[in-house]
Amino acid sequence: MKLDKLVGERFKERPADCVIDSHALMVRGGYMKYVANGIYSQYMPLKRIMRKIEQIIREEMDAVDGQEVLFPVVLPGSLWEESGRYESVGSELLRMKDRNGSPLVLGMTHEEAAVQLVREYGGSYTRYPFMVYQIQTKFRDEPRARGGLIRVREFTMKDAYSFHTSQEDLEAYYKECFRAYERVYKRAGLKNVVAVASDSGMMGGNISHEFMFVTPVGEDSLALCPQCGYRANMEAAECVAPAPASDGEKSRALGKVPTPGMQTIEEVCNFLNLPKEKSCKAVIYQKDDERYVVLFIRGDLEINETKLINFLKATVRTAVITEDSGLLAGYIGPVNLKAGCEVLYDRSLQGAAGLCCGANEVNYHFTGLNMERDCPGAVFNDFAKIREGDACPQCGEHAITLERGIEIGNIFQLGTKYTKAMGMHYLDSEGNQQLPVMGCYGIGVGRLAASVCEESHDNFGPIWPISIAPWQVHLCCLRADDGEAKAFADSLYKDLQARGMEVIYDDRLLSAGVMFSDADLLGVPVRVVVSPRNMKDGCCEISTRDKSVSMKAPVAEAADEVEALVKKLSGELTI
RNA sequence: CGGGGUGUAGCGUAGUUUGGCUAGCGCACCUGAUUUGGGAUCAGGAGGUCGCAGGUUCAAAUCCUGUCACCCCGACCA
Repeated sequence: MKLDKLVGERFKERPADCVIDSHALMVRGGYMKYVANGIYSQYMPLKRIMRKIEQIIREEMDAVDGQEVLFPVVLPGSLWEESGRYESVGSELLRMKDRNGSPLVLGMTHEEAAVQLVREYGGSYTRYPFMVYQIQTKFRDEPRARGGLIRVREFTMKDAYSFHTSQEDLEAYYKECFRAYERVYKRAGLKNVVAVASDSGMMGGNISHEFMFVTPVGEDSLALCPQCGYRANMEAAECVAPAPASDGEKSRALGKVPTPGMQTIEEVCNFLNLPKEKSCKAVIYQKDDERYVVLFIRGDLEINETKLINFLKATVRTAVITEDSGLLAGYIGPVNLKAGCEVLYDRSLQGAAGLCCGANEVNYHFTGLNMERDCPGAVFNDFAKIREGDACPQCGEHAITLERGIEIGNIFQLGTKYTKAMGMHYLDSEGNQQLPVMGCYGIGVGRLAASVCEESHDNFGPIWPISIAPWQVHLCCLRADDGEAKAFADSLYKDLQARGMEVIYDDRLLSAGVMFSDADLLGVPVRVVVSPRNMKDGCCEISTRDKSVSMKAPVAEAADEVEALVKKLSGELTI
């Protein structure tokens, strides 16, 4: 490829709307162009990067016996009605109608399509297990796109669906996919990846993992234990909040104290001279049908709303407390709570005593609350948000650290949710009808590309790993009006290509600064500079984008040296 | 959907408070000359319904009303 024919412009100034580096560099470098909120076109360099990532994924999916298929982008609404998701999924599923008024949806995930594809084929146990996957455009009408390719509405995704005759078989295959994912990230040159236990969200199912690229610009919070290796999305992280109560606290009587005008935990605890850990806080939510849910939790902890929603199996929002609700905002406590609403207790209160809490009476709180004694029959569940420094839920010893991460892949054990809903069965060896169990496995291709850029760049541009770089070699000919230099550069270009290397060739008659800046923005790992100055010494310069290699090679050996360097860099990313 | 902010040429911006604009500047683009190892210099040139629609006014980028889009924080997110 000749650079002077490459469509797309590179420019010096950082676009004002770009907040994260990878976004800014990929716009500045002529990789992509904004079309609409969360929708981008890709220029050739990005398209090539995408294609290489896709190929790595394809090879690794094939290696675990995946079969590449292709599902439609536009699916009939009726298929989504079969699984129940036509109604259950929110407005991120883009719904539309065709000319006959029939409902259609734009595919945002393809469990339904996968079941539909293999429903008949999978009628006999002899055909299991199998996995189908596709690499294709998805559309999700995200409420808020951000960060360039990090969070978009239209994106390329690899999604895979496996079918099994037993949970054990699924679990064994799940582990294989886990390892395949690790290989994909390693080959793509992304280093800082961790797999975390995750919340399964709308996909349903039980066990799932998210592969997270750890970066300060990530949008998810991760809870990591530096000692035992516990890793979880904060949404799913169990919170261990021991609340040991001394005998003295347990024997203290429940007493009502006046707390005029004090409605917050801070005010009440300050007034009573108690630490926030010695308070019982009420947090009020409302379900879609307006019914109230009162959740009691230790005063120093926050609610993890994902846990709450999973527990209730219903969405909730922060409540608007009306006068006729029977709830007295600021004075709500577990004792003498009259309102007929659902009451939940966080595990942090289990066995606690000597607490203060609202007295369900304006301007009064209780002290000496003993959960066991005063709230008989309370059931405790985990609703609290894990905090930096909390004890690890797994080893119980070491302090949890919180990091930010970008989800670049996930794997789910789906179970029979879709096969059951959509009536997919097989006959086992004894002729009994059974439900296949499913797994699904996704990787966002563009997000992975952006993550690599985010991890590997400098002030001048991306530093692409050779496995996914748009080209392997960037050949610059300075002073292309010099006959000798131009002739050698031309011949080297042909020679490198003939040896099977991917070369971008810049022979524009421009100042060196412009050429080097463009080369930096394209981030090609191996750079060759041919110039009259070097030609005088009979050599050319060979260097790497990350500056780890910088050498001069005699013109006669240039092609050999470049080839060796390309092989060496490629070898470092081969498994 | 809530809070905050911004819309001026492909990109980055000045001007908006206090109406006087025929809208200025840098990069990029075109022509010519001189240059050529880290985003050159000089000269000339093209490119704008100042987000959109109403309104006020002799006069609107500027004031008013409405609307749309985008960005940030939050909510949401296989």
